[in-house]
Amino acid sequence: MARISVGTVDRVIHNRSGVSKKSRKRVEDILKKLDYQPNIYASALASNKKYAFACLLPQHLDGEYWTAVEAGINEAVKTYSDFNASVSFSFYDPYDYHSFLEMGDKLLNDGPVGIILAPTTPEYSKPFINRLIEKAIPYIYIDSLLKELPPLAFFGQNPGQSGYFAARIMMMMARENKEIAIFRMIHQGIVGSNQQENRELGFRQYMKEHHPDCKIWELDLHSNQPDTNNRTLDNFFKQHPLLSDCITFNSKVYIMGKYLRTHKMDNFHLIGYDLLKQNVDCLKDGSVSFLIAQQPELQGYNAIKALCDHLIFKKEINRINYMPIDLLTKETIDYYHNK
Amino acid sequence: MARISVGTVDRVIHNRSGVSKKSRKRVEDILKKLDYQPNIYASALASNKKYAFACLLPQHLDGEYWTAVEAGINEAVKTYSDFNASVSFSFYDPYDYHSFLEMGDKLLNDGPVGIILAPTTPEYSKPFINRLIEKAIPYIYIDSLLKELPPLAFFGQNPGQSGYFAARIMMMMARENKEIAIFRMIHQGIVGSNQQENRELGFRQYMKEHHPDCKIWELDLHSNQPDTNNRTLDNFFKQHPLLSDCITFNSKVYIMGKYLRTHKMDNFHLIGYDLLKQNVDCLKDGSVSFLIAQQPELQGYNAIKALCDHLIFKKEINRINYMPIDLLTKETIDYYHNK
DNA sequence: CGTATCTTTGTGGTCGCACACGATATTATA
DNA sequence: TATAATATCGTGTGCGACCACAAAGATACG
Repeated sequence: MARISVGTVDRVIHNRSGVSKKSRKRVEDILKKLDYQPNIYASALASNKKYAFACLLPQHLDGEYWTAVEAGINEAVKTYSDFNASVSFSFYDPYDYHSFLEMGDKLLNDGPVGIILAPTTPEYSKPFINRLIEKAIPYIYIDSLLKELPPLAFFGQNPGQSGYFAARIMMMMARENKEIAIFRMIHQGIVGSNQQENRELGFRQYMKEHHPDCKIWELDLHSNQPDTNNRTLDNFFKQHPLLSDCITFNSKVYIMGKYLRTHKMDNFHLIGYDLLKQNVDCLKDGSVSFLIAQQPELQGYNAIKALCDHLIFKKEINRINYMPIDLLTKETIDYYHNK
Repeated sequence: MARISVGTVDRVIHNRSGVSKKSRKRVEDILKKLDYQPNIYASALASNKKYAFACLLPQHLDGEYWTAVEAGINEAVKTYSDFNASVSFSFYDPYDYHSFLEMGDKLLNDGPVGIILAPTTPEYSKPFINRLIEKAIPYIYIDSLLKELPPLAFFGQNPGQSGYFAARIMMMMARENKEIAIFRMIHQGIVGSNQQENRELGFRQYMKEHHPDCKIWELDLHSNQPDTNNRTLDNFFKQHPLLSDCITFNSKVYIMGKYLRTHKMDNFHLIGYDLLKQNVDCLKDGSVSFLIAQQPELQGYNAIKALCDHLIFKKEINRINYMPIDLLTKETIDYYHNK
């Protein structure tokens, strides 16, 4: 239509040099008139590039929260495998800040073209992120967002808002009760996750606004000391016989659920986070009333998708993507999709 | 590897005739050993077939429930446009059973290769479905499922379960109250949707199991008579001054919400279905406490996806796909995705 | 005007696959 | 054994894009 060869059209489409102004204009006009959309599949076929991504997550046992994120990432890589997308995983110790840097450094040796990471604290993330910026490697945050080091995209829940919401649901159940409790999970004195703390902040915000006179007890449990925990809990409940509503902001509510079950504390209301298999079991047997979910599989999936959209399909992508705050119960859990 | 040309390999892959048993076996073995996965994009590129789908939905005004389904379908067609997928819509009058058949007939003239429909009653759907079976055109149900006329796939919520769940949430709010109310929306004496009735059945099931002594009032409103409705409501609330918890199983809870707002009935709890803009407004201003959603966009999207998976990519697809039962509140609505 | 240099354009091979058509091998029949 | 019929196989072209390289046109300079 523009009376020139496909080569020239190609140069215009890819904004390459070596085209006269006249020809360029002519081609651009026609492109616009036709609303030309390149066939991304043919394009990927022809360009035949490799896209090796890297992913840096906290170490975890099978079945814990991060397993779901991994699954979503693998799923996405599979769907994009025809575009030559691949991913390699590295894991850092969330309770040892140096580990993050070390694994980050190592991962760069493979020359990845895009990175997905669950960042640790801003101070310790910064040197690594700076190297990525230097090398112009796009990176995506999962789970928690460092606003001061803006990524290509972020996928995760708004922790404050989810805590705020959790408080409302809790108080619907608590009715006239004037005391509730928060259980924390710590490891060698370190919380190890920003999310937990921010959820609690949102929770307390709601309580201050709507139930300022409700007493909020707190109890710290230790992630790897079941026996101590049991004794701690025995003591705690002896001291608070009227308590019947508790929440925990980490993903291990099943520890509490099992305790309630073995002690036959049936009229207890428990709210927790994330759909670990053991949590879901508690939900189904009634020891946990509500679980709040955040679609970790989708977070992982969307992270890969965002990298592909950016690098392969040259699409605009949203920077901040808060995941839905999903409330699950015994009645709805069977219909919930993970992706 | 099998010492034969690509032509023969091609014949094996597509299960076409004209290959000796020996060669076929050899190729199949190698294919399996390599875990060969065809590049579906290259495949679609080369085959260059057209896929025209048709979609048959109830008539509706802009902004009503079905608009969202349409949006999801259009979105999906766009993502599959490089595979030459397209769709055309037809609409039937849900209060006139003959309309369904008539529009169904008309739509077949274009020779669609796949159909998406929101079925009406089994009796009236059957003749149309039979024609589809005759012509071997795959069809997908959206919203409601006719088990006796099994489709290629179904996408929709389990209405009974969602009603059952709604009852639990309602009674969490109702606390010690001993009476609640159900509002129905009818049109010329016809309910026009199976979903509404089945949700109510599930709701009553829960009430029977958990609150057998709770009184359930009922009130029928008419979809196109606002003045009559207002008078009906005035009367109703005069007769039931203690009532403070209501539910409606159709998507027009905003009618109730607006009534409550204009009458300053603040301590009222209202539960409704679907995220129409007006419903969401009520949720945000507090006149509606909870909305139950079912991701209509995703239903539409997945319907197209299922047809493409089946016809283009020859993938196995799930027949029965219940959508999640999502509970939304003022606190979580802003984080909810529609697709 | 001839040559060198730079700008602009065209050509042809490629990606992984589908498919039509023609070629060769094998078997059946006279 | 020659020929026909059938079974099996190979080749070439095209899908829509990418891109390296070569060719042609334009401009500058001596």
